Amino acid sequence: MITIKEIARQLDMSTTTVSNVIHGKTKEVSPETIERVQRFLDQVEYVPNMTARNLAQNKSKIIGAVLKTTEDRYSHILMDPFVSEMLGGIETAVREAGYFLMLYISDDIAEIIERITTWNADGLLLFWMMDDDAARVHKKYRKPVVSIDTYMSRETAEQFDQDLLVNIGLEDEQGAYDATSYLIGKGHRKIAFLSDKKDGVDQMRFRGYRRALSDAGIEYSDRYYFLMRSTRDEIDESLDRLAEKARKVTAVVCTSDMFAAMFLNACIRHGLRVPEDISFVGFDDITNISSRLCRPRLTTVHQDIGGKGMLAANTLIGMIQGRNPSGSEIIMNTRLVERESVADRRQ
Amino acid sequence: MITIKEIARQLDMSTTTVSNVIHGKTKEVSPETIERVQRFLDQVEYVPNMTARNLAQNKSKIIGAVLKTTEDRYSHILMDPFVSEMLGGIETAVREAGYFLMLYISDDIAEIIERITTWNADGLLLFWMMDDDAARVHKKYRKPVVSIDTYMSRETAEQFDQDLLVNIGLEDEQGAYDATSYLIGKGHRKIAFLSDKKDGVDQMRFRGYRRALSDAGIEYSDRYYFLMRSTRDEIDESLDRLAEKARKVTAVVCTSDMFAAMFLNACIRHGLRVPEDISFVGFDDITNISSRLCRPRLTTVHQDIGGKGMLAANTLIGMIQGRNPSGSEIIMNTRLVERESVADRRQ
DNA sequence: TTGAAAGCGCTAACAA
DNA sequence: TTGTTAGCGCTTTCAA
Repeated sequence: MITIKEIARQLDMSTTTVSNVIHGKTKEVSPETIERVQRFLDQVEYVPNMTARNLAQNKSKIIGAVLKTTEDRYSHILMDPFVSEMLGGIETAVREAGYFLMLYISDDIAEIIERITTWNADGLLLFWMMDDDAARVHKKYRKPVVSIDTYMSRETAEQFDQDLLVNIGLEDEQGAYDATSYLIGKGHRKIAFLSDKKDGVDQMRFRGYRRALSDAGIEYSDRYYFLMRSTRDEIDESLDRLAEKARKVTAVVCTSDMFAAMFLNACIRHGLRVPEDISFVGFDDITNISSRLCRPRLTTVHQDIGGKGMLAANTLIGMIQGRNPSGSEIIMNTRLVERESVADRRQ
Repeated sequence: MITIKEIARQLDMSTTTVSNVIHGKTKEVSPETIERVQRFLDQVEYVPNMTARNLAQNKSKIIGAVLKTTEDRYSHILMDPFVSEMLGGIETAVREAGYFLMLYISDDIAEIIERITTWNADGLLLFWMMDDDAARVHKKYRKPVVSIDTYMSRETAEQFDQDLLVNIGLEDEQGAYDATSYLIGKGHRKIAFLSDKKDGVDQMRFRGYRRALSDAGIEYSDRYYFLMRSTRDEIDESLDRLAEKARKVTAVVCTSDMFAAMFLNACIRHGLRVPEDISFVGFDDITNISSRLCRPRLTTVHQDIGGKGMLAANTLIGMIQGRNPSGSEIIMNTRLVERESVADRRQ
């Protein structure tokens, strides 16, 4: 790989001049010189050495995607279709902006922080992070951060320097409210709620579900909380166990399309008909699942996952480049899309 | 972030000494000094600056995962569940070995090469790459490369320096042969082959399918090649169109679980019963799809995707660290797993 | 056993 | 308009 120094030597000029035309700082360079350098650059197909450039400029061009996992995840987090779609959007945006994506995945926040700092990442994308982890990151890392689907406490959020943190979220509560109300409108009264966690996003969706129930004067019972176990060893058994409980209910709102489609299958295997005996509403609208892998097609709460990823990345890059974020939070919409997994129970 | 220089100053010693104990080159350092430095290092939670270290050592600790896409892909390549699972395995292995994963995704091989060289990646993982692209990479990049599921021509492969290239593959031909033979054994005679491409892996699988047919004395007709269009705009329409042709056939072997499950649904929507009217065999055995999202559960050709990814990464890292690869090719096994999507047609 | 100093490739302040 | 040079943080050779 040819260096600037070598180019300068061959062209018999200084490295400064070469460097200047590389960076388009050509106000003070004569046209002929520009031309000469440019031609040579093209000819030798010069590619800058990122490492050297970064060291000199104390930056890295790296955007870190931080995924803190739990030890007992049912499979690698990259296999979660929601994560895949989000990362797809992020990767596209990051690449198009001339940055590079580095994944920081671990169940150990200290390890993640070490990897972030050792690379001097220019900015961070934090996925649904818990308060204490966010605080630990912030303690060591004072650069732009965009959190995604994160419900941070006011106290933690306030620790962050103003306009160094923005959160991109979803109207989770409202989305679940709409889904549940939709079911109620179709005549359902015994409606279960399925999730595999009880915090963050799931908690907010649960709230929306509860509110819809309560607004319709329907009493909630803990028996309607279908908490599934999603680790590799337990998922199938858990789905089967819940499928038995499903007979007590006419509908279930699920916190993901993936779980909805899996649970739907488990129910059918247990002799229930969908949607005649039991209706399903999913969440996220992962098209491949909700409309191509699930049968019947899944009625679900749509969100623009890829768009959210791109927005998060672009917002972060804007902050890195010194543009002030337009606010500390962006909440994206949901929209219920009706397909075939809900029965009308009104006579 | 504290630097070695600053540490040396505070401890009143040279940077060399500090650097030496950081790297465990302690043969020539007194125990007291080691102790003193170590304690200080822990206390200030020193994290090395990768950029500086890499510049000094002319390396990067970066493993590049190269995914050359085609412009008209139906969605971001990270959303392909096969890719997700593979990258999951790779990410784990790379991280555990103390390396960092960087994704080089683009439909433009020149752009990919530029990104690789600008970062001075220590090694490359090439996914199902075409001959000419592989050749172009090799022309600019002379470091360890592990290709995955790549059928490189002898000429191209020979251009690579010995023990700088190893391929990790699958017995694609045999896997498809087994799947097809299994169907034949169950009394099927009119068997279609479904894929969305005709090169590389798909080509080999097609060969296995053909060979099984021919070994059983069954004549092949081009009408049995179900070539689907998988771009976002065309996939559903294509699936529907093929579902009509499906009536002419009693079984179909598919080159992925994803397509199998989608096509299976399309067929059912078109009034066919599975497996009574039409049987399916998938490929890859993505558990979430084959056994949790697909109904009936999918009989499929199993391969250990995550294991393949880890093997590829570990092989590459071995090469980077100077260990000679044990061979230029590793072919992994397949195994047919019987589930519920194939009917027995023998009386 | 420890330290001085050059050098990795590039940028940028400053001088000419 | 162009060039000199210091310096980014770290490694490593060589000398002390």
